[in-house]
Order: sequence, then structure tokens, then C-alpha cells
Amino acid sequence: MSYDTDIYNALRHRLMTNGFEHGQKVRAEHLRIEFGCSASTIREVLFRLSTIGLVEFREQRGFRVPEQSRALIHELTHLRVLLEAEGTAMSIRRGGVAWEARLTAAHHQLSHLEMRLQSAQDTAPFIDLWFDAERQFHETLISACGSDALRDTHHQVYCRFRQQLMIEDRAFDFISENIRQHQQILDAAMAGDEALTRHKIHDHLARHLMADVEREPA
Amino acid sequence: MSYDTDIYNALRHRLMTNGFEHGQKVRAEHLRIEFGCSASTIREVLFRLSTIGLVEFREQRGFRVPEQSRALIHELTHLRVLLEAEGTAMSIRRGGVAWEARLTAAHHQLSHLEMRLQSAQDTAPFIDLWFDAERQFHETLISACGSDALRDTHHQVYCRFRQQLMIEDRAFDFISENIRQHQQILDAAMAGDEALTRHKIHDHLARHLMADVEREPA
DNA sequence: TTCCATCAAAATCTCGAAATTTAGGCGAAT
DNA sequence: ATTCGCCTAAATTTCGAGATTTTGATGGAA
Repeated sequence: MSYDTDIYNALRHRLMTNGFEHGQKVRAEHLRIEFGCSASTIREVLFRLSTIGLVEFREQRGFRVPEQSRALIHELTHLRVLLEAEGTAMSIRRGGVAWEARLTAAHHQLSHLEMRLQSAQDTAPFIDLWFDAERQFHETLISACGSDALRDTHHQVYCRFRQQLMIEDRAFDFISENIRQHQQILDAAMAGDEALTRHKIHDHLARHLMADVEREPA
Repeated sequence: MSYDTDIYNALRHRLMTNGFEHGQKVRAEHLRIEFGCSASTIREVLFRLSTIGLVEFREQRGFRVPEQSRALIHELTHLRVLLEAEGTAMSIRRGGVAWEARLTAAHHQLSHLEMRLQSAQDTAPFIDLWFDAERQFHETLISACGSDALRDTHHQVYCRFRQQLMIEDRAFDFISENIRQHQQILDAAMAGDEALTRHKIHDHLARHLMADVEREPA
């Protein structure tokens, strides 16, 4: 793994989790010192990240983290539904036992984590683990779709989605509903029911579309 | 427009049309001389292009244009159908008169060009114009979808698709069928029939999925 | 107080060169 | 004739400096 790529991955991960505030400026100069490399190297990496939308570039004004936007979360959720539903349907057709095994394994990990979350006093130490497990489950869903282009596209959308969502305090408020929905997706997929699986994926992601409605009355 | 961005757009355009051969190495050193800038600047641009898949980066071995792959064309076509059908359906719901006007205009331009193509002796001078007009028509279809994220994603997929397809000798073999299909898409969209529009978009792009079957018997 | 010009500090942007790595040719040994 | 290792040329990667631009603060005028 090259130097460039290391920094690229490190920054991408930080941008997807909680390393930066929305709208905050990304100071290439500071990162240069932190990573101990030249400004050009940082600049390269930031340009790469700007191409997929994880940072915004403005001429002569450097890079900054995109503002959080309810509208953008909607758009990215919509794309996720589109890509994940299609990718999962393709996986059901092409997948086979190996895929079913991977999916069951991913769900088991996630499920196990969510169970522990329900009874935990302090959810903080689980946050990173849960996000990883959730990502793993959703990526496994589409992993047998046979289209690298679809997986790549989904990955980009997913990164931006995760960045927009960041860590919400209410992340685990609906954990029991999450457990139920993940189980339903798994069941439908294992039963080979494409239509039902699409439907359940839509339902699962739709909560991000509902957020506005929830808040309106408050 | 910044220097960086100029070079980015120039190279992207060249990669999408016929500036490079598939699999050919992209020599940063040569481009540096051609564009009269430093190696770092070229490198930045190439990294950006690699993030969306227009060039491939291999550590210590520079950048190269992706190989042409029938499978990849299939995958990108599939994504185009997914994104364009959805985006157009949204445009039908949200778009209004302004969008209908834009779409009619784009189709008129394309249609006019295709008519001239049919009767032209030498199609070569029309190629670039036609590709631009076709892109314009398809981008206009989704232009009122209300989702920047969908438009951005479609743009990336479209760039890669165009690069994979490049200029085929047979580009205009089916020009009369193209005219008919574009007209059908326009009619369905103007009639506000989402389902029919989706269907016609699928039919129109499906010819890229059929290419294998066509060639198999030969 | 508010607005605007000026100036200094900090950040961005581009470049050319040095260090590192790959690519390809040449000749010797099997 | 083929293979292997060496050597040179060419390409890459990284860096730090200098030029340019933005940012933020200070001070004077309305």
C-alpha cells in the first residue's frame, strides 16, 4: 500500500466517522504536519476525496467538509435504496450458497452486536463496531451482484451518506426496530423473494426519509 | 475556472472521446510538457480521474486507460438504465413546463442532427456533435429530478460508459432505430407516463446489452 | 457605532529538482 | 537459442521553496 493511499484511506475514514465538523475547513497545512508529508501529497488526496463528494473544493479557498443537509440525506438515501435493492435482487439470482453463508454470517455479527447494545448502559464503545457491522451487512447484501460498477457506485454513495448522517445521539433509539428490519431483510433474501427483499430494504432505509416528518410537529 | 480544473476537464473529455487507446499508459511526464505545467498538477488531475474510474492508478507504475470490457459496458449500461429511468420518472413528477420545454429543445437538436446524419455521405464531422447532443438529451431527461446526488452519480457512470464505448464504426448503423427510440422516450415523457418512459429508456439502452448476442453467431 | 481601507499573517498554488523505482537493452553464461 | 543479471534511460513520487491569494486584525473616517 502506497503512502498516498494510506493517507487517502485514513482521511476518508475520518471524514466518514466523526473526525470533522460539517462545514469545517480542512487545513491542508495542518494535515501536512500531522501526517508528516508535503503539501502536494495532502492536496492530491483531498482532490481525490473531492471527486466523490467527501470534501468540497473551492478555488484558492482550499477544501471544506460539506454542510449537513437534510435534502442531501434524502437524495443519498434514495440512491441507496435504488442501488441496494437492485444489487440484492441480483445477488439473490446469482449468489448461491457461498453468498447466503456470507450474508448469514454478517447478519449474525450485526445481530449479536445489536443484542448487546440493547442491554448496554453505555452505548458509546459500541458505536464504531456497530457502524462497521451495519456497513458489512449492507455491502454483503449486494456482494454477489456481479457488477463491480454497481458496488463501486454504492460505496461512494454510502460513504457520503455516512458522512452526512455522522453520529446521531438518537442512533440507537430505534435499535429494536432495526433488529426486526435486518431480520426481515435477511429472511426475505434467504427465501429468494426478490420483490419482498426490495420492499424490506426500502422500509429499512425509509426512516431516514421520515426524519423531517418526525420533527415537523415538534 | 482554475488551471487544475481546465486540465481536469480537458483530460476528461479526451478520455471520454477518442484521445487515448484502451489499456494505453498515460504518461504524466508527456502531459506535463503538453500542458506546460508541473508533474504535481498533472498527478492531481489524474488522481481525480482515477477516483471516478476514467483512469486506473497502479502504485509506482503510473496511470493507464482501463481496458475495454464487454462486461463493464454491461454493468454501466445497467446502472444507466437504473439511474436514468428513476431520474426521468422524478422529472416527470417534479419538472413542469420549463422541463418539458428543455426536453423538447434537446430532442429537437438531436433529431435535427440525426436527420442530417441519415443523408450524409461522410458521417465523421457529425460524430462529436451527435455525441454531445445525445448526452444533452439524456442529461435533460433527468435534469428536473431534484437530486444533485443522482445527477452527479449518473454523470460519473455516463463518463465511464462513453469511455468504454468510444467511437464504434457501427455507431450510426442503427440511426433510424435511434431516432424512433428517442422519439418514443420523448412522447412517453411528455405524456407523463412514468411506467412507459422507464420501459422506453430500458429498450433504448438495451441494445448495448444485446451486442454480445449479435456477435455470437458471427 | 458602523463601514472601509490597509497591512500582516497564514494558507493556497505552482514549480523544478532530488530521490526512488521501473523498463528495456545488452552481453555473458548455461 | 534461451535465460539471467547488470546497467542505463525514463518514469514515478516526494519534497520544500517561492509566488500568489485569502484571511483576519487594526485603525481611521463617516
